[in-house]
Amino acid sequence: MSERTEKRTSGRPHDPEAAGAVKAAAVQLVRERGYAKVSIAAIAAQAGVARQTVYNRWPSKADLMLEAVFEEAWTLTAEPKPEDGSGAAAQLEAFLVQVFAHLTRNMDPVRALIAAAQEDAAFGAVFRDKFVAPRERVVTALLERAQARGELGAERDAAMLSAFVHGAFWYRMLNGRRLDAALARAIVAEVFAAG
Amino acid sequence: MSERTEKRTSGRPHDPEAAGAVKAAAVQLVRERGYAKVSIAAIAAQAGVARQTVYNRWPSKADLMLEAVFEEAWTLTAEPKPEDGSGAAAQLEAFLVQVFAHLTRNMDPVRALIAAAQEDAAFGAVFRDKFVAPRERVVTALLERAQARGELGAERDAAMLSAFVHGAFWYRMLNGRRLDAALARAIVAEVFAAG
DNA sequence: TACATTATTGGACATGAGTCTAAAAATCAC
DNA sequence: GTGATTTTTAGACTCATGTCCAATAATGTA
Repeated sequence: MSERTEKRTSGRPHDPEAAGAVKAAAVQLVRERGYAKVSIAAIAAQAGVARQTVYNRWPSKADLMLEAVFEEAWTLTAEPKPEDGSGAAAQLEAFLVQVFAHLTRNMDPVRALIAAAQEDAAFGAVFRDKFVAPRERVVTALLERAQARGELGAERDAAMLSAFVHGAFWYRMLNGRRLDAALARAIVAEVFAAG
Repeated sequence: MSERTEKRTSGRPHDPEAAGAVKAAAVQLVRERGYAKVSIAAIAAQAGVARQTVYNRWPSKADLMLEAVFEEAWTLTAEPKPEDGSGAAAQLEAFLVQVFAHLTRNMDPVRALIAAAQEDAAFGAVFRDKFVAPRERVVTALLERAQARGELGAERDAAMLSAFVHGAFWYRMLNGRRLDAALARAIVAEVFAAG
């Protein structure tokens, strides 16, 4: 949206191309070799930049990868519109299918970032803020709309059900199972089983 | 159960105290400092053993910790008995309360091992075999008994619901939230909401 | 132009996981 | 006892993350 709002008093400015080059190198290398086999040194070399320059901008490999691989690509364009005519179950299934497709394409870095969030509390907070919470809110909001329209019992706990939904595919993914359309269907079926 | 069944032809035998000393040292140090701050070198030193001796028995720090922290302590004594007179909902809640208590006491190493399972496929397979699958089966079996007794709709997908249950607390745990009795109650309430 | 400020660079540094090797030690078979 | 076998030990080694530092480069201001 807005340009930098920080006051630049003086001093050498950031190399305007460095951040983009580093992110591009990170994306390319992670696709080629997988998260674990990409070192910061290799990314810096590929980007034509000193290793320290990477650390100037990102506190850790995980922070860099989160921004490089996800913030650009996975905008929440898949977010279901409240009034698109279809039922909540169909909306949820469509949303999950899109999420699964994206997760499947980026399975290796996603799993690595969830791992990093366990091992590094500072990154964990960033990860939840930028990645987990927004996606959880989409599903919670969808379920609350479903309750408002009577498609889901008003006595159900939408937040808990949202945790069921996310938990179900996290659990599957973190245990090395596939995320496919059949899983999306099964999740939706159980969430709405009670009507 | 049985003693070593391997044929010992000749050669120096394993130090009979080494494995126990290493596991004890691992448990003690992980409780004192947390998983991330315990090095294999420190464990070996504490156990009075060479570092290589640790690697002779366990392929990685994660494998050692899994065995040291969990295999002894967390036997499935909490497994609900099929015929204890109480309903399936109460059984599930009681089981979850026990599981949560144990996870809470070992939150740091559990999260670290789940992380390690993402980063190391070989350990991931071991972790699922020894840790994840047995606990998943307990809940699935409980839900299937509930269906057989008519306490849960026969059309429900017990395996999917079991993934909901485990996924819900994995998701909570991996996002740094507490696992408490209220969560156990909420999970059970939603699983059985449809009757 | 000179100065203060900040970024970049290249390298050293600390630490930890995991591998490898060579020598010493403990066992069995002969 | 001698030899084959296997474990233990100590230490070197590779590679990674992340920190630290000093020299240099690029900017705004006086």
